[in-house]
Amino acid sequence: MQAAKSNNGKFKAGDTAEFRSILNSHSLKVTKPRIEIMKILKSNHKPLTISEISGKLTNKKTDLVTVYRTMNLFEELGIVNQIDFKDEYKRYELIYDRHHHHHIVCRKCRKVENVETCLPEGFEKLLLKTGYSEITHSLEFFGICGSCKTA
Amino acid sequence: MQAAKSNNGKFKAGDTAEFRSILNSHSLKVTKPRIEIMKILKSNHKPLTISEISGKLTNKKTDLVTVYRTMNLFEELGIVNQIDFKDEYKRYELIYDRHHHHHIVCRKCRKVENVETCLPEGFEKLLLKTGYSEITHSLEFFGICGSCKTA
DNA sequence: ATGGATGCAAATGATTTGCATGAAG
DNA sequence: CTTCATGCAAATCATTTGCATCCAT
Repeated sequence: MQAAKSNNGKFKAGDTAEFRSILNSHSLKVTKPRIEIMKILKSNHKPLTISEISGKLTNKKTDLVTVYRTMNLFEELGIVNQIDFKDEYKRYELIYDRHHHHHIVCRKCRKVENVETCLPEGFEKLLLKTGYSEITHSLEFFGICGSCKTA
Repeated sequence: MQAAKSNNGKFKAGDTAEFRSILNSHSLKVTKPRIEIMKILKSNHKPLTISEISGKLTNKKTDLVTVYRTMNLFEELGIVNQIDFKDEYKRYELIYDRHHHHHIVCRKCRKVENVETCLPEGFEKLLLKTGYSEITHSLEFFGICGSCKTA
C-alpha cells in the first residue's frame, strides 16, 4: 500500500459517496468491514483505540487483523487521523467529521473531552519559512479534571 | 513506582545536583546507568527512541530493560517528556534542557527540526474554564521538507 | 547492612505477515 | 473472472515482569 494522501479535505463522514470515491480512485474495494468501521468512527465523536473499534463491531466475524489493516489504510488515505494520548494505545478519529478540533485528557481518570480552540490563524504559515510544505499539526492537552482534583 | 511528578520546573539538564536531589527526594538512587542516560539525553537536542538511547550507551553492559525502566521513571519524575511522531516509536526528550519548544517532522524522510514558536500566552488559561488544572500540552508539526519536495 | 537497581531469561501484548479462501468490481 | 480483501494461524517486535545478585546510601 503506497497510496499517497489523496483526500483533499473533501471527505465528510457518513458521506458514503465520498468514501466510496476515495476507495475507488485507488482501486480499493468498498467492503462490509470497511463500511462498518467507518460508521463506528462516524458515530463516536472521540478517538477510538483498535480494540474499542473491534468491540463495537456488530459483525462478530470481522477479525481484529482486519481492523488493524483497515485503520492503517484509512490513515494512508487521509480518512482518519492517528492521535496519541501518551498511553499504550494508538487512537483514530475521522478527519472532517466535525470541524478541526483537539482534545484534553485527564491524566488521572483518562477521560477525554473535545477542545474547540485551535492554533491562531497563520500559525502554520509561520512555519513555511522553514521550507516545509503541506504542514499539519497535532495538538493535545493534558490536565487533571474537576472530579479527579476534588477526589 | 508511584511517585507523583515532583519536578517543579527547576531541573536544568546537566545540573547534576538538581538531578541527584530529584532522585534523593524519592529515595531513589543515583546510579551509573541513570547518570549516563541523563547525559545522553542532555547532549542530544532532539527526542530519542529507546533503542537510540540504548545504542549510544558506552557501558555496553547496560541492559535494554534498564533503559525502559529508566525512561519510565524519568517520565514519572518529570525529568523527561514523552513525544509522539506518529510512527512506531516513543521518543523522550529532557524537559527544561532548553526552553519549551516543539518539533516539525518530515513525513517522508522523518527528519526532525526544532520549532521555537509555541502557543500564544494565555492559550492554556482559556482551558481552565473546562475545570481542568495542571494543564500541559503536546504540539508537533508534520510536513514535507525542502529536500523531499524537490526530490 | 539494607533497600533499591540491575541483568538476564522468560512472559506478555500489540501489531504484522503468509497464505488459502471469499467477495467486490 | 480477476483482483483485492478477509480470516485464521503463526510470526514478530516492543515492552514488561520475576528473580537472584549487585550496588548506592
